[in-house]
Amino acid sequence: MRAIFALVDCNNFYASCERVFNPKLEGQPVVVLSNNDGCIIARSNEAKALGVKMGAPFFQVRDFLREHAVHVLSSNYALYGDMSHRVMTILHRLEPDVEVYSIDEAFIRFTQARNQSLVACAHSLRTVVRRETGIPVSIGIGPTKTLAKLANRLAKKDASWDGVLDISSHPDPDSLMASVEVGDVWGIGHKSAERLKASGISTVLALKDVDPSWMRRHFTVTGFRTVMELRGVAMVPMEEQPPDRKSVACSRSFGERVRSLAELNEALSSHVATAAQKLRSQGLVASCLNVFLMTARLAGDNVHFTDNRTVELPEASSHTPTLIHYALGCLKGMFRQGTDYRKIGVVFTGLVREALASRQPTLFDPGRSDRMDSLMKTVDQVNARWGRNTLRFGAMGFGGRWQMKQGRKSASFTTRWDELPLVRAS
DNA sequence: TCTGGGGTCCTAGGACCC
DNA sequence: TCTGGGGTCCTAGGACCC
Repeated sequence: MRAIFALVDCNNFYASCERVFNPKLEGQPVVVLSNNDGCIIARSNEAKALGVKMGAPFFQVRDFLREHAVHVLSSNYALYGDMSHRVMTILHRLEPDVEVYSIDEAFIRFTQARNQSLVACAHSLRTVVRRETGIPVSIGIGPTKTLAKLANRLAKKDASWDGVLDISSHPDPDSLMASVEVGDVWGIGHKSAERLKASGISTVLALKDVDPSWMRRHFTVTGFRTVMELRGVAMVPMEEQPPDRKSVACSRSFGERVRSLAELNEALSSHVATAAQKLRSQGLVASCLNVFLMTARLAGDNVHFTDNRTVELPEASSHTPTLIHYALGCLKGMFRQGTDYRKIGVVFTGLVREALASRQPTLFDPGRSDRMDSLMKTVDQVNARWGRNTLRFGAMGFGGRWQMKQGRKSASFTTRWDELPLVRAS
């Protein structure tokens, strides 16, 4: 049997997560804001129907949202991450070949013969996920990942499919492709869509029928792959064991403008601590560290000035105090008095598996790195049990103007004991 | 006043080498 | 005034994804 791909995609994921713990939001327009309550990053169907645009700056649509009684929430990534994990666990339980593609999407490869149709299998997956998590999903099926993505999009848009569409069993796939804009294909972004349209290619069907070598010439190998995938030739394989990350980063815009080195130090230390924890959770150590700094928009100018410094560490590490030390060194070299800053961040690169990293015992204190390891392990365990930042490093401070604005956040229902939802029987 | 954050891949161009 | 061919490595920037 030829491999068939399915894409399972959670509907309006962030809005759906909020609804699971706040059923009053059911049937209501809901939007979720980016960090710092900056712009809109998720919308319920009702909000989409009102014409609320993805990525719209919140301050521009605030009045409109109020007039239409739209529920506005700050993002709650602890909740979404945990709900995502629950959904993915179910998929892994029910299917052998699963690739978690993003926080709300997974590819499944159907290879074995089944006594049910694939569409029937997909419907039962959908039912189980809904019953056990409360999250609605749509499933698209096709001979390539790109076609599965397309099928998913169609399944979501047209309620008559009841959440599942197998594009290869459709009597007229060309008519489906003709109904979708070229920019809606996986891999064709804003810029490429514009250029394709300028060449008279405006639908998915037209893109499928483009000469692949022309595509290769004008849109590089990625464009070529997309055309082949639309023709049913699989060029993007499953990745069930995701390769190790090549970089790990943490950055945030400030809640308010920041001018003092002391505050920058605190913010940067916090971001380093977050990113270092991410390194440890994946068993990685970094050999290189980059700090970047972004100024506020200059008056009458639309560009942000950014500066960055990179330092190579003498020894690859995931030890928070060590990494904070080097990061603060980079910052000190960049800081300019009298400048309004808006964002700071850290990027770790040159990542290697901790087990493979060569450890040079320090001549005068050979047990030092072992002690650092067990300290970090303890910190991680305490924070996992009692909540983020229960144990923290002095350099991180206790929050100031640099902390982001999140005025409308729901509780961490599933990840903090003190925020568990209460159920009262009467 | 107010527009997120974290990733990956690809290409062009420069430096360098033989 | 002329000025090869081929290779590697690195970086910056662009484009894309969610």
